[in-house]
Order: sequence, then structure tokens, then C-alpha cells
Amino acid sequence: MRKGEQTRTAIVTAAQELAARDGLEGLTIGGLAERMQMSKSGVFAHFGSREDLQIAVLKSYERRFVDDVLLASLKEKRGLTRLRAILRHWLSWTAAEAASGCIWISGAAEYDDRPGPVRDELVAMVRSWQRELGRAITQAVAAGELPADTDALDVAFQLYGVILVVHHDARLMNNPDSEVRGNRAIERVLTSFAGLPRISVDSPQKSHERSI
Amino acid sequence: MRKGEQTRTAIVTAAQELAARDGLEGLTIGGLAERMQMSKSGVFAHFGSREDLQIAVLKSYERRFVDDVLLASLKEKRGLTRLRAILRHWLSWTAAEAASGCIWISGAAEYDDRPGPVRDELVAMVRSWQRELGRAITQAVAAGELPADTDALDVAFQLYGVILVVHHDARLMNNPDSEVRGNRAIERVLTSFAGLPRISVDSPQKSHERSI
DNA sequence: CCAATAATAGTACGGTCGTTCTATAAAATT
DNA sequence: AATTTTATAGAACGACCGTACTATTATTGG
Repeated sequence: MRKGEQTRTAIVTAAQELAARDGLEGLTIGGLAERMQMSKSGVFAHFGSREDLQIAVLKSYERRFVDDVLLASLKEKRGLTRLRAILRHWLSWTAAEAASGCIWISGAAEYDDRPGPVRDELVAMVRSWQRELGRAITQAVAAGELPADTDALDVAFQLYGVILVVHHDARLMNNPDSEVRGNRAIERVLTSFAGLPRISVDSPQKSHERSI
Repeated sequence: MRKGEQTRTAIVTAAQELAARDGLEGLTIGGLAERMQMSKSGVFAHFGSREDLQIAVLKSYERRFVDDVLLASLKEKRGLTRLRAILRHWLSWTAAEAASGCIWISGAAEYDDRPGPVRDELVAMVRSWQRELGRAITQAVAAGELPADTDALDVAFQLYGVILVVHHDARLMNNPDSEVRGNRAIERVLTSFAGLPRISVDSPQKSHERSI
């Protein structure tokens, strides 16, 4: 049964590209068949349903993502160094997706009100990734590189926001500065958590009194 | 005449609710007709096409958004005060949408690779809002409440990211802490721009050398 | 109250969707 | 090389889509 798995893999790969462009809900068996130069039923036979195809696409995406972003960063030593490596890889992964689109992010919009197995799978993946990100942050706290009272979920939350806006601005707004701005934002988030004097928070400088 | 505009408004209102749940692309004339207890053609007659309906929904949304978020904040005096008011209103608007969904955000995912009038309209609206946000930031700079060399686009970018992740976590992840975390994140972004020592940006503190 | 006009319903068309069923072609096994 | 198993194709289905066209019903202005 080698041939079967082979074409099945090819189908999933092609499906990923289509889903990146049109979303998981925009992924259609007919369109996929045309792209594969196969018949609709030929494509369909590899999956029990469209839902199974969508889930297969999600799983394949997750594998690539974990490889390219997480595993590639595990060679760095724990703490801020590894966290920065993760963020660097994540950001450039996102920027590279400016042309194609991230199916986690588009899926978040598509499935946030559409219950079912696809949504469940997506939520589980994002949750798992957020946990992994939180772990890297916690290790930076344990290493003393972030304050002991750091709320790791707050850090992960804000970093996720940066990635979301990078994706948003790059794709919807066609903003080519998105990655650069994202880089600066990540640095700013990290330093804002890295224990700057809390005093200056309440009363910002009033060096210029000029007001318009 | 009068009756026509009246039901047209009612249709657009219902369409907004449907689009908030299913996305602008998920908005269907049949579903809308059923919800209005009208015939498909009766609904359709009020719009030249589905695209026109989608654009009408977008415009109606923008009107409400500008009223509730921007105009409601213009009574505050320019500068950080007004900016904070905008962000407060924006955040609670977004949190209130945790149950329904924001069609700008879902639309960003739906139309980032789908050219056409709907996308054009959406991009114009988001761009306009980003400009308005940037203006409020610039005024805070002019008031001396943010450093003179502040990149207003950087600030707007990062704040937009916070709103995106609030929406994301509230809706996809069902996270009830989303708004609270968003509030903290906004404060942190503002203080991180409000003139902390620039020196520590390039080389983060190395106070604790302990590494795990 | 009545004519003019606007608003709605009804029906139908062509298209695409996911899925099923049946037949055929290819591949794997013996 | 024969046989069994697997992979693909083809056609058809019911459902829903946006839209066009035609009738019918409400609403309006005189």
C-alpha cells in the first residue's frame, strides 16, 4: 500500500497550500482535485470526509511548525536565549507566511463560532503551543533573567499579540514593514518584562510642556 | 420610500449578527431571509448583489464602531488621557464581541487573499482606524506625554496586537481572563513607550548570571 | 378612494458543494 | 503470470448558493 500513502501525502501538501490561501473552510475537494489533476472521487477516497482532510492538513501543519520553530530552538540553552530563538523563528515563519497565510490564525476566525472536530483539533494545537511558549518563559524566570513574579501567561499573551498583528498587517494591509516592526515589538515586550524601574510607570516624563 | 429603508435597515442589522458569527463570507441570503422571515428574493431586492450587502454590513459596523470607540473618547482632552479612553472603549468593545465576533478581524482572515470590492472596503476602514489611532498617539507625543522620538506607528501596531490577541483568546480559546490580560498589556505597552531608559534596550540586564 | 409605485413572494436556472455507488485500472502479493 | 487487493475514475444524488424574471401584494401620493 505504498502508492496510496504517497499520493495521500501529496494531496495533504497541496491541500495545505490551498488552505493557506482560502482558509480551511475554503478548502474544497473539487479544487484540490483540479490542482492534483485527479478526479474528485479519487481525492476523496483518501479521506473519509472533508473534515478528516481538514484535520490531516492541520496535523501536517503542526508538525512542520513544531519542527521549524520549537525544535530548531531547543539547541539554545534554556532561558531568554532560547525564548528569543523561538520568537525569532516564529516571527520569520510568520513573515514567510505573509504570502500564503497561517491556517491557525485564519482558522481561529473561521472556527471560533463553529463547533466540531476541526475546531477541537485547532484549539488543542494552539493551546499546546501556548503552553510550550509559557514553558520557555517560565524557564527564563527560573534562570533569573525575568523577575520572579513574572506572569508567564501575560508574557505569552502579549507575544502572541505581536505575531497576530504582524500577520494581520503583512497580509491584509500589505505592510512590508510588518516583520521589522514585529521584531521591535518583541524586544520591547521582553524588556518591559525584564525588570525596568517600576517607579517611572505612574508618572511619565513631562519634559515638553507644549500642548496642542 | 419609507417602508423600504426601514426593512433594509432591519436586514442589515440582522446581517451584522449573522456575519459576526459566520463571517462575511458565511453570510448567506437564504439564511438571512429565514432569520427575517422573508423570502430570499424579498431580501435580495434591497441590494443589487451579495457584495453590496456585505459592504452595507461593513459600513454599518464602522459607523457603530466609530461612535462607540472614537467619538465617545473625543470628550477627553488630547494626549494620553484621550488615548487611554480610546483604548478602554476599544478593549471593552472587543470583549463584548467575545460572544459575537468582530467582522473586521474575521474579515481580515477571510479577505487577505481574496481581492475585490469587499476587501477594498475593509482595508480602507482598518487603515482609517489605524490612522485615527496614530493621530491620538501623535497628540500624546505633542503633549509631551510620550517621548518626542516616539514612532507612533510602532505604538499603534503593538496596541492593535493586544486587541487581536484579546479577541483571539476570548473567542477561540474561551479564555475569560482575556479582557483583564488585555488591560494589563495595554498599560504595559504605554509605559514601555512612555520614556523608560533607552540604554537597557540593546543589552538587557545581566544582574543574575545563574543559568539552568 | 384610486391610481401609481414600491416592496415582497414565487419560481426557476445554472453552478458548486460533499458524498455515494459502481466500474475500471493499477499495483502488490503469491 | 495469475490473483487478490488497492487506487482511481465516472456518473449521479440532494442540498444550497446567488441571481433573474414574473406575478402579486402593500404602501404611498393625489
